[in-house]
Amino acid sequence: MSKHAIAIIDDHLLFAQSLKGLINTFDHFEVTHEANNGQTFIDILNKASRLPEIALMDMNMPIMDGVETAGWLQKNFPSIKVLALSMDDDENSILKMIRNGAKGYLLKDIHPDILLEALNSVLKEGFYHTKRVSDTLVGSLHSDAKKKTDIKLQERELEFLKLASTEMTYKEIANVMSLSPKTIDGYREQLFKKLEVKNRIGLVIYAIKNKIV
Amino acid sequence: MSKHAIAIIDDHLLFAQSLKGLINTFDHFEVTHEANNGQTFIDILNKASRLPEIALMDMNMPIMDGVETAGWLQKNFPSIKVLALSMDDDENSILKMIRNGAKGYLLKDIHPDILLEALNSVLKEGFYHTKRVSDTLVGSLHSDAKKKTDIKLQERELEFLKLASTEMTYKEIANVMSLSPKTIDGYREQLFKKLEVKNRIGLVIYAIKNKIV
DNA sequence: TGAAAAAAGGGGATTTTTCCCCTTTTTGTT
DNA sequence: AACAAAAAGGGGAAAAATCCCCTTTTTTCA
Repeated sequence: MSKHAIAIIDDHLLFAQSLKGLINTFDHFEVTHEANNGQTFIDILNKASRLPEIALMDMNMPIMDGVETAGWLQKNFPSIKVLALSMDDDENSILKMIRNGAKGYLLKDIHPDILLEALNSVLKEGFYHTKRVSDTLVGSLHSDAKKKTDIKLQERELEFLKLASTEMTYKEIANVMSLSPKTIDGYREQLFKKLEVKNRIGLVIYAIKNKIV
Repeated sequence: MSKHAIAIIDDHLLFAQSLKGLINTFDHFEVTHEANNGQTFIDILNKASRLPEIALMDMNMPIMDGVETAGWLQKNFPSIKVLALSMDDDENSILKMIRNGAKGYLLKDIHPDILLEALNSVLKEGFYHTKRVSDTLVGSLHSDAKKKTDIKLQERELEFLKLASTEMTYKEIANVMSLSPKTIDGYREQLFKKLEVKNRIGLVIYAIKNKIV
Protein backbone atom coordinates (compact mmCIF):
# COMPACT_ATOMS: atom_id res chain seq x y z
CA MET A 1 0.00 0.00 0.00
CA SER A 2 1.30 3.42 -0.88
CA LYS A 3 1.75 6.00 1.84
CA HIS A 4 -0.63 8.85 2.49
CA ALA A 5 0.55 12.14 1.02
CA ILE A 6 1.05 15.01 3.44
CA ALA A 7 1.72 18.66 2.68
CA ILE A 8 3.45 21.02 5.10
CA ILE A 9 2.79 24.74 4.77
CA ASP A 10 4.90 26.68 7.25
CA ASP A 11 7.23 29.63 6.93
CA HIS A 12 9.53 28.37 9.66
CA LEU A 13 11.78 26.30 7.48
CA LEU A 14 13.66 24.71 10.34
CA PHE A 15 10.41 23.51 11.84
CA ALA A 16 9.00 22.42 8.50
CA GLN A 17 12.05 20.41 7.59
CA SER A 18 12.28 18.83 11.02
CA LEU A 19 8.62 17.95 10.98
CA LYS A 20 9.03 16.44 7.54
CA GLY A 21 11.68 14.15 8.94
CA LEU A 22 9.41 13.17 11.80
CA ILE A 23 6.41 12.44 9.60
CA ASN A 24 8.51 10.41 7.21
CA THR A 25 9.28 8.07 10.09
CA PHE A 26 5.55 7.37 10.44
CA ASP A 27 4.69 4.10 8.75
CA HIS A 28 1.83 5.17 6.55
CA PHE A 29 2.63 8.78 5.84
CA GLU A 30 5.08 10.72 3.76
CA VAL A 31 5.58 14.41 3.09
CA THR A 32 5.05 15.06 -0.58
CA HIS A 33 4.51 18.82 -0.73
CA GLU A 34 6.17 21.69 1.08
CA ALA A 35 5.52 25.42 0.96
CA ASN A 36 6.57 28.37 3.05
CA ASN A 37 3.30 30.27 2.68
CA GLY A 38 -0.17 29.92 1.22
CA GLN A 39 0.63 31.54 -2.11
CA THR A 40 3.56 29.24 -2.71
CA PHE A 41 1.38 26.27 -1.86
CA ILE A 42 -1.25 27.30 -4.37
CA ASP A 43 1.39 27.63 -7.05
CA ILE A 44 2.69 24.17 -6.23
CA LEU A 45 -0.76 22.61 -6.28
CA ASN A 46 -1.62 24.14 -9.63
CA LYS A 47 1.18 22.28 -11.34
CA ALA A 48 1.26 19.16 -9.20
CA SER A 49 0.60 15.75 -10.65
CA ARG A 50 -0.31 14.32 -7.27
CA LEU A 51 -2.40 16.00 -4.60
CA PRO A 52 -1.79 15.71 -0.85
CA GLU A 53 -4.50 14.09 1.24
CA ILE A 54 -3.78 16.22 4.28
CA ALA A 55 -2.33 19.72 4.52
CA LEU A 56 -0.61 20.65 7.79
CA MET A 57 -1.20 24.37 7.81
CA ASP A 58 0.57 26.97 9.92
CA MET A 59 -1.56 29.95 10.94
CA ASN A 60 0.87 32.85 10.89
CA MET A 61 2.61 33.17 7.59
CA PRO A 62 3.69 36.09 5.43
CA ILE A 63 1.92 36.96 2.16
CA MET A 64 -0.97 34.49 2.61
CA ASP A 65 -1.83 33.16 6.03
CA GLY A 66 -3.39 29.90 7.15
CA VAL A 67 -6.98 31.08 7.36
CA GLU A 68 -6.98 32.55 3.89
CA THR A 69 -5.27 29.52 2.41
CA ALA A 70 -7.70 27.13 4.11
CA GLY A 71 -10.60 29.08 2.61
CA TRP A 72 -9.06 28.90 -0.84
CA LEU A 73 -8.48 25.16 -0.54
CA GLN A 74 -12.08 24.62 0.55
CA LYS A 75 -13.21 26.21 -2.71
CA ASN A 76 -10.64 24.84 -5.11
CA PHE A 77 -9.37 21.56 -3.69
CA PRO A 78 -12.05 20.37 -1.28
CA SER A 79 -10.53 16.89 -1.21
CA ILE A 80 -7.50 18.16 0.68
CA LYS A 81 -8.10 17.97 4.40
CA VAL A 82 -6.59 20.86 6.31
CA LEU A 83 -5.11 20.33 9.76
CA ALA A 84 -4.25 23.65 11.38
CA LEU A 85 -1.00 23.87 13.30
CA SER A 86 -0.80 26.84 15.57
CA MET A 87 1.08 28.22 18.54
CA ASP A 88 -1.79 29.89 20.36
CA ASP A 89 -5.14 28.44 21.26
CA ASP A 90 -6.91 31.73 20.77
CA GLU A 91 -10.65 31.20 20.42
CA ASN A 92 -10.99 33.43 17.41
CA SER A 93 -8.23 31.68 15.52
CA ILE A 94 -9.82 28.31 16.14
CA LEU A 95 -13.22 29.49 14.96
CA LYS A 96 -11.89 31.21 11.87
CA MET A 97 -9.93 28.14 10.88
CA ILE A 98 -12.78 25.69 11.45
CA ARG A 99 -15.18 27.96 9.56
CA ASN A 100 -12.77 27.89 6.66
CA GLY A 101 -13.02 24.15 6.50
CA ALA A 102 -10.17 22.92 8.68
CA LYS A 103 -10.68 19.36 9.90
CA GLY A 104 -8.69 19.93 13.07
CA TYR A 105 -6.64 22.41 15.05
CA LEU A 106 -3.42 21.30 16.73
CA LEU A 107 -1.11 23.21 18.99
CA LYS A 108 2.61 23.07 18.36
CA ASP A 109 3.29 21.93 21.89
CA ILE A 110 1.69 18.52 21.42
CA HIS A 111 3.51 15.21 21.51
CA PRO A 112 4.38 13.67 18.15
CA ASP A 113 2.11 10.74 19.03
CA ILE A 114 -0.84 13.11 19.05
CA LEU A 115 0.08 14.31 15.59
CA LEU A 116 0.06 10.74 14.33
CA GLU A 117 -3.25 10.14 16.05
CA ALA A 118 -4.68 13.27 14.43
CA LEU A 119 -3.46 12.29 10.98
CA ASN A 120 -5.06 8.88 11.30
CA SER A 121 -8.24 10.31 12.68
CA VAL A 122 -8.59 12.83 9.88
CA LEU A 123 -8.25 10.06 7.32
CA LYS A 124 -10.69 7.71 9.02
CA GLU A 125 -13.22 9.96 10.74
CA GLY A 126 -12.73 13.00 8.56
CA PHE A 127 -11.76 15.20 11.49
CA TYR A 128 -9.75 15.42 14.70
CA HIS A 129 -10.92 17.68 17.46
CA THR A 130 -9.22 18.12 20.81
CA LYS A 131 -11.31 18.89 23.85
CA ARG A 132 -10.26 22.50 23.67
CA VAL A 133 -11.52 22.82 20.11
CA SER A 134 -14.79 21.02 20.84
CA ASP A 135 -15.43 23.26 23.82
CA THR A 136 -14.77 26.33 21.74
CA LEU A 137 -17.11 25.12 19.04
CA VAL A 138 -19.88 24.41 21.52
CA GLY A 139 -19.32 27.73 23.23
CA SER A 140 -19.59 29.56 19.95
CA LEU A 141 -23.11 28.28 19.43
CA HIS A 142 -24.39 30.07 22.49
CA SER A 143 -24.01 33.68 23.48
CA ASP A 144 -22.51 36.40 21.40
CA ALA A 145 -19.47 34.61 20.09
CA LYS A 146 -20.84 34.74 16.55
CA LYS A 147 -20.26 38.44 16.07
CA LYS A 148 -16.61 38.41 17.00
CA THR A 149 -15.38 36.74 13.83
CA ASP A 150 -15.61 38.13 10.34
CA ILE A 151 -15.57 41.78 11.26
CA LYS A 152 -14.77 43.53 8.03
CA LEU A 153 -12.84 46.75 8.35
CA GLN A 154 -12.76 49.34 5.59
CA GLU A 155 -9.47 50.50 4.14
CA ARG A 156 -9.71 53.86 5.82
CA GLU A 157 -10.63 52.31 9.15
CA LEU A 158 -7.66 49.99 8.90
CA GLU A 159 -5.35 52.88 8.14
CA PHE A 160 -6.68 54.77 11.12
CA LEU A 161 -6.46 51.72 13.37
CA LYS A 162 -2.81 51.26 12.56
CA LEU A 163 -2.05 54.88 13.35
CA ALA A 164 -4.19 54.78 16.49
CA SER A 165 -1.90 52.00 17.66
CA THR A 166 1.02 54.41 17.82
CA GLU A 167 1.76 57.20 20.25
CA MET A 168 0.37 59.83 17.88
CA THR A 169 -2.46 62.08 18.99
CA TYR A 170 -5.60 62.15 16.90
CA LYS A 171 -4.59 65.56 15.60
CA GLU A 172 -1.34 64.11 14.33
CA ILE A 173 -3.16 61.15 12.82
CA ALA A 174 -5.51 63.55 11.05
CA ASN A 175 -2.51 65.30 9.54
CA VAL A 176 -0.91 62.10 8.37
CA MET A 177 -4.15 60.93 6.79
CA SER A 178 -4.88 64.40 5.41
CA LEU A 179 -8.25 64.55 7.13
CA SER A 180 -10.01 66.81 9.56
CA PRO A 181 -9.72 65.82 13.22
CA LYS A 182 -13.49 65.58 13.16
CA THR A 183 -13.38 62.85 10.58
CA ILE A 184 -10.94 60.99 12.77
CA ASP A 185 -13.49 61.37 15.56
CA GLY A 186 -16.00 59.64 13.36
CA TYR A 187 -13.75 56.71 12.48
CA ARG A 188 -12.89 56.28 16.12
CA GLU A 189 -16.50 56.10 17.29
CA GLN A 190 -17.31 53.78 14.40
CA LEU A 191 -14.55 51.39 15.40
CA PHE A 192 -15.51 51.57 19.08
CA LYS A 193 -18.96 50.27 18.16
CA LYS A 194 -17.77 47.78 15.59
CA LEU A 195 -15.08 46.23 17.75
CA GLU A 196 -17.07 46.59 20.96
CA VAL A 197 -14.36 48.46 22.81
CA LYS A 198 -14.63 51.45 25.10
CA ASN A 199 -11.54 53.45 24.32
CA ARG A 200 -8.33 53.74 22.34
CA ILE A 201 -6.62 51.15 24.53
CA GLY A 202 -9.21 48.66 23.33
CA LEU A 203 -8.38 49.52 19.74
CA VAL A 204 -4.69 48.91 20.31
CA ILE A 205 -5.32 45.57 21.99
CA TYR A 206 -7.62 44.53 19.16
CA ALA A 207 -5.10 45.59 16.53
CA ILE A 208 -2.27 43.68 18.12
CA LYS A 209 -4.32 40.57 18.86
CA ASN A 210 -5.50 40.47 15.27
CA LYS A 211 -2.05 41.12 13.90
CA ILE A 212 -3.10 44.33 12.21
CA VAL A 213 -0.02 46.06 13.55
CA MET B 1 35.13 10.00 18.03
CA SER B 2 32.03 10.48 20.15
CA LYS B 3 29.34 12.88 19.00
CA HIS B 4 28.87 16.35 20.37
CA ALA B 5 26.10 16.57 22.97
CA ILE B 6 23.25 18.96 22.23
CA ALA B 7 20.43 20.06 24.52
CA ILE B 8 17.09 21.34 23.25
CA ILE B 9 15.05 23.62 25.49
CA ASP B 10 11.71 24.42 23.89
CA ASP B 11 8.13 24.24 25.11
CA HIS B 12 6.81 23.31 21.67
CA LEU B 13 7.17 19.59 22.00
CA LEU B 14 6.33 18.86 18.39
CA PHE B 15 9.08 21.19 17.26
CA ALA B 16 11.53 19.94 19.87
CA GLN B 17 11.01 16.31 18.96
CA SER B 18 11.18 16.99 15.25
CA LEU B 19 14.32 19.02 15.66
CA LYS B 20 15.84 16.24 17.70
CA GLY B 21 15.26 13.87 14.84
CA LEU B 22 16.88 16.30 12.44
CA ILE B 23 19.95 16.90 14.59
CA ASN B 24 20.42 13.21 15.17
CA THR B 25 20.87 12.84 11.43
CA PHE B 26 23.87 15.20 11.59
CA ASP B 27 27.07 13.21 11.61
CA HIS B 28 28.81 14.66 14.61
CA PHE B 29 25.91 15.70 16.80
CA GLU B 30 23.33 14.04 18.97
CA VAL B 31 20.61 15.34 21.23
CA THR B 32 21.33 14.25 24.77
CA HIS B 33 19.15 16.56 26.85
CA GLU B 34 15.62 17.84 26.37
CA ALA B 35 13.53 20.22 28.45
CA ASN B 36 10.31 22.12 27.90
CA ASN B 37 11.37 25.21 29.86
CA GLY B 38 14.33 26.68 31.67
CA GLN B 39 13.41 25.37 35.10
CA THR B 40 13.07 21.83 33.83
CA PHE B 41 16.44 22.16 32.13
CA ILE B 42 18.12 23.28 35.35
CA ASP B 43 16.64 20.32 37.19
CA ILE B 44 17.94 17.99 34.51
CA LEU B 45 21.41 19.51 34.55
CA ASN B 46 21.68 19.28 38.32
CA LYS B 47 21.41 15.54 38.23
CA ALA B 48 23.03 14.86 34.88
CA SER B 49 26.15 12.77 34.57
CA ARG B 50 27.02 14.29 31.22
CA LEU B 51 26.73 17.94 30.24
CA PRO B 52 25.68 19.18 26.81
CA GLU B 53 28.20 21.20 24.85
CA ILE B 54 25.58 23.34 23.17
CA ALA B 55 22.11 24.32 24.36
CA LEU B 56 19.57 25.25 21.68
CA MET B 57 17.41 27.63 23.62
CA ASP B 58 13.94 28.86 22.74
CA MET B 59 13.14 32.42 23.80
CA ASN B 60 9.47 32.25 24.72
CA MET B 61 8.76 29.62 27.30
CA PRO B 62 6.49 29.39 30.33
CA ILE B 63 7.83 29.46 33.89
CA MET B 64 11.43 30.35 32.94
CA ASP B 65 12.20 31.91 29.59
CA GLY B 66 15.25 31.77 27.39
CA VAL B 67 16.89 34.98 28.57
CA GLU B 68 16.64 34.08 32.21
CA THR B 69 17.87 30.55 31.59
CA ALA B 70 20.81 31.78 29.53
CA GLY B 71 21.81 34.07 32.39
CA TRP B 72 21.62 31.23 34.87
CA LEU B 73 23.74 29.00 32.65
CA GLN B 74 26.35 31.71 32.25
CA LYS B 75 26.79 31.74 36.04
CA ASN B 76 26.45 28.07 36.82
CA PHE B 77 27.52 26.14 33.74
CA PRO B 78 29.68 28.52 31.71
CA SER B 79 31.01 25.66 29.62
CA ILE B 80 27.61 25.16 27.99
CA LYS B 81 27.34 27.29 24.88
CA VAL B 82 23.89 28.75 24.36
CA LEU B 83 22.46 29.14 20.85
CA ALA B 84 19.23 31.11 20.94
CA LEU B 85 16.41 29.92 18.71
CA SER B 86 13.72 32.50 18.21
CA MET B 87 10.83 33.39 15.98
CA ASP B 88 11.27 37.14 15.88
CA ASP B 89 14.40 39.12 15.15
CA ASP B 90 13.45 41.83 17.56
CA GLU B 91 16.49 43.95 18.40
CA ASN B 92 15.87 43.91 22.12
CA SER B 93 15.56 40.14 22.25
CA ILE B 94 18.84 39.74 20.41
CA LEU B 95 20.63 42.13 22.73
CA LYS B 96 19.21 40.61 25.89
CA MET B 97 20.19 37.15 24.79
CA ILE B 98 23.71 38.07 23.73
CA ARG B 99 24.24 40.00 26.96
CA ASN B 100 23.25 36.91 28.85
CA GLY B 101 26.03 35.00 27.22
CA ALA B 102 24.42 33.45 24.15
CA LYS B 103 26.96 32.49 21.49
CA GLY B 104 24.50 32.98 18.67
CA TYR B 105 20.94 33.88 17.76
CA LEU B 106 19.10 31.90 15.09
CA LEU B 107 15.68 32.44 13.61
CA LYS B 108 13.35 29.49 13.26
CA ASP B 109 12.88 30.15 9.56
CA ILE B 110 16.43 29.19 8.66
CA HIS B 111 17.43 26.22 6.55
CA PRO B 112 18.64 23.14 8.44
CA ASP B 113 22.03 23.56 6.77
CA ILE B 114 22.43 26.88 8.55
CA LEU B 115 21.74 25.20 11.85
CA LEU B 116 24.47 22.69 11.17
CA GLU B 117 26.80 25.48 10.15
CA ALA B 118 25.99 27.33 13.37
CA LEU B 119 26.60 24.29 15.53
CA ASN B 120 29.97 23.71 13.94
CA SER B 121 30.88 27.36 14.16
CA VAL B 122 30.01 27.57 17.85
CA LEU B 123 32.25 24.61 18.56
CA LYS B 124 35.15 25.85 16.49
CA GLU B 125 34.98 29.63 16.72
CA GLY B 126 33.04 29.87 19.94
CA PHE B 127 30.21 31.80 18.33
CA TYR B 128 27.96 32.12 15.29
CA HIS B 129 26.62 35.49 14.31
CA THR B 130 24.40 36.16 11.33
CA LYS B 131 24.65 39.51 9.62
CA ARG B 132 21.48 40.63 11.31
CA VAL B 133 22.92 39.93 14.75
CA SER B 134 26.25 41.56 13.97
CA ASP B 135 24.50 44.65 12.68
CA THR B 136 22.39 44.84 15.80
CA LEU B 137 25.44 44.46 18.00
CA VAL B 138 27.30 47.20 16.17
CA GLY B 139 24.26 49.44 16.23
CA SER B 140 23.90 48.98 19.98
CA LEU B 141 27.35 50.46 20.53
CA HIS B 142 26.32 53.82 19.14
CA SER B 143 23.36 55.94 20.06
CA ASP B 144 20.98 55.30 22.89
CA ALA B 145 20.36 51.61 22.40
CA LYS B 146 22.08 50.81 25.68
CA LYS B 147 19.28 52.08 27.89
CA LYS B 148 16.53 50.07 26.33
CA THR B 149 17.52 46.74 27.84
CA ASP B 150 17.56 45.84 31.49
CA ILE B 151 14.80 48.15 32.58
CA LYS B 152 13.77 46.91 35.98
CA LEU B 153 10.15 47.49 36.89
CA GLN B 154 8.94 47.46 40.48
CA GLU B 155 6.17 45.14 41.56
CA ARG B 156 3.69 47.98 41.89
CA GLU B 157 4.68 49.42 38.53
CA LEU B 158 4.19 46.04 36.92
CA GLU B 159 0.77 45.68 38.49
CA PHE B 160 -0.20 49.09 37.24
CA LEU B 161 1.22 48.42 33.78
CA LYS B 162 -0.90 45.32 33.43
CA LEU B 163 -4.03 47.17 34.41
CA ALA B 164 -3.12 50.14 32.21
CA SER B 165 -3.15 47.67 29.33
CA THR B 166 -6.87 47.12 29.76
CA GLU B 167 -9.80 49.37 28.96
CA MET B 168 -10.06 50.56 32.56
CA THR B 169 -9.78 54.26 33.37
CA TYR B 170 -7.15 55.32 35.86
CA LYS B 171 -9.88 55.85 38.43
CA GLU B 172 -10.96 52.25 38.06
CA ILE B 173 -7.37 51.08 38.23
CA ALA B 174 -6.92 53.07 41.44
CA ASN B 175 -9.91 51.26 42.92
CA VAL B 176 -8.64 47.84 41.92
CA MET B 177 -5.22 48.59 43.38
CA SER B 178 -6.74 50.29 46.42
CA LEU B 179 -4.82 53.47 45.81
CA SER B 180 -5.61 57.11 45.31
CA PRO B 181 -5.94 58.21 41.68
CA LYS B 182 -3.11 60.59 42.45
CA THR B 183 -0.80 57.71 43.23
CA ILE B 184 -1.72 56.17 39.94
CA ASP B 185 -0.78 59.48 38.34
CA GLY B 186 2.63 59.10 39.89
CA TYR B 187 3.20 55.59 38.64
CA ARG B 188 2.10 56.58 35.19
CA GLU B 189 4.52 59.50 34.92
CA GLN B 190 7.27 57.34 36.35
CA LEU B 191 6.71 54.70 33.70
CA PHE B 192 6.47 57.28 30.92
CA LYS B 193 9.98 58.42 31.81
CA LYS B 194 11.38 54.98 32.45
CA LEU B 195 10.05 53.42 29.26
CA GLU B 196 10.50 56.57 27.19
CA VAL B 197 6.94 56.68 25.98
CA LYS B 198 4.64 59.65 25.58
CA ASN B 199 1.26 58.28 26.59
CA ARG B 200 -0.77 55.31 27.68
CA ILE B 201 -0.72 53.82 24.19
CA GLY B 202 3.04 53.61 24.51
CA LEU B 203 2.66 51.72 27.76
CA VAL B 204 0.33 49.19 26.17
CA ILE B 205 2.66 48.64 23.24
CA TYR B 206 5.60 48.19 25.58
CA ALA B 207 3.68 45.76 27.77
CA ILE B 208 2.62 43.63 24.85
CA LYS B 209 5.98 43.71 23.13
CA ASN B 210 7.69 42.64 26.32
CA LYS B 211 5.12 39.97 27.03
CA ILE B 212 4.05 41.55 30.30
CA VAL B 213 0.42 41.10 29.36
C1' DT C 1 -31.19 53.95 -11.46
C1' DG C 2 -31.94 54.54 -6.95
C1' DA C 3 -31.13 53.22 -2.23
C1' DA C 4 -27.43 51.94 0.82
C1' DA C 5 -22.95 52.31 2.34
C1' DA C 6 -18.72 54.74 2.73
C1' DA C 7 -16.09 58.86 3.27
C1' DA C 8 -15.64 63.36 5.06
C1' DG C 9 -16.77 66.97 8.14
C1' DG C 10 -18.94 70.19 12.08
C1' DG C 11 -20.88 72.08 16.98
C1' DG C 12 -20.47 71.63 21.54
C1' DA C 13 -20.04 69.47 26.07
C1' DT C 14 -18.05 66.25 29.40
C1' DT C 15 -14.58 63.22 30.99
C1' DT C 16 -10.06 61.55 31.04
C1' DT C 17 -5.41 62.04 30.47
C1' DT C 18 -1.27 64.37 30.84
C1' DC C 19 1.97 67.21 33.27
C1' DC C 20 3.86 70.28 36.20
C1' DC C 21 4.56 71.51 41.06
C1' DC C 22 4.93 69.47 45.73
C1' DT C 23 4.79 66.29 50.89
C1' DT C 24 4.92 62.21 54.00
C1' DT C 25 5.88 57.53 55.36
C1' DT C 26 7.98 53.21 54.89
C1' DT C 27 11.63 50.17 53.47
C1' DG C 28 16.21 48.81 52.42
C1' DT C 29 21.25 49.32 52.53
C1' DT C 30 25.63 50.68 53.67
C1' DA D 1 22.33 56.15 62.20
C1' DA D 2 21.86 57.99 57.73
C1' DC D 3 20.79 58.19 53.13
C1' DA D 4 18.50 56.47 49.04
C1' DA D 5 14.85 54.44 47.04
C1' DA D 6 10.18 53.07 46.94
C1' DA D 7 5.36 53.75 47.91
C1' DA D 8 1.61 56.77 48.57
C1' DG D 9 -0.67 61.04 48.04
C1' DG D 10 -2.23 66.18 46.74
C1' DG D 11 -3.30 70.95 43.98
C1' DG D 12 -4.15 72.76 39.87
C1' DA D 13 -4.19 73.50 34.90
C1' DA D 14 -3.84 72.40 30.04
C1' DA D 15 -4.42 69.10 26.47
C1' DA D 16 -6.50 65.14 24.60
C1' DA D 17 -10.07 61.93 24.26
C1' DT D 18 -14.78 60.71 24.40
C1' DC D 19 -19.56 61.22 23.05
C1' DC D 20 -23.60 63.04 21.75
C1' DC D 21 -26.01 65.63 18.08
C1' DC D 22 -25.90 66.58 13.04
C1' DT D 23 -24.84 67.48 7.12
C1' DT D 24 -22.85 66.71 2.45
C1' DT D 25 -20.68 64.21 -1.24
C1' DT D 26 -19.09 60.19 -3.51
C1' DT D 27 -19.12 55.09 -4.43
C1' DT D 28 -21.09 50.83 -4.83
C1' DC D 29 -24.24 47.51 -6.01
C1' DA D 30 -28.58 45.03 -6.58
